[in-house]
Amino acid sequence: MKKASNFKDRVYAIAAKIPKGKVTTYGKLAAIAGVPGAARAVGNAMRTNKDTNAVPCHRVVGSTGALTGYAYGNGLATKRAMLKKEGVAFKGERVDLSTALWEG
DNA sequence: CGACTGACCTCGC
DNA sequence: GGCGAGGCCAGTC
Repeated sequence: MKKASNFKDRVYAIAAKIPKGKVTTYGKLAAIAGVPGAARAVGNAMRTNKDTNAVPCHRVVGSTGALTGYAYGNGLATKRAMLKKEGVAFKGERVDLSTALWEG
């Protein structure tokens, strides 16, 4: 392990810490990882992620709570289904950050 | 090492 | 709140 840069490893660790029924944004995740503004890098780390079981990348959404992408299952459809199943509040096609936002 | 890509964010209208 | 353009960061080829 420890092959990936500290940043990526950090992102995975944080993503794995997200409690069930909660979600966070790429920007927040990047900030918590120690690199505010690296939201795109976070998305990259998630996309390259292969351990969905250990890294619930589906718990990471956009700043507005909109599901941006998912590399597994049926994409956003699966992502949304998983979040709903975990008890995340939804606003139509977007997550209700007012109640399901995890700030760490 | 150089350039392109990507699951974003912020600013302005 | 939605649409369009610019910019930042890390990873991969």
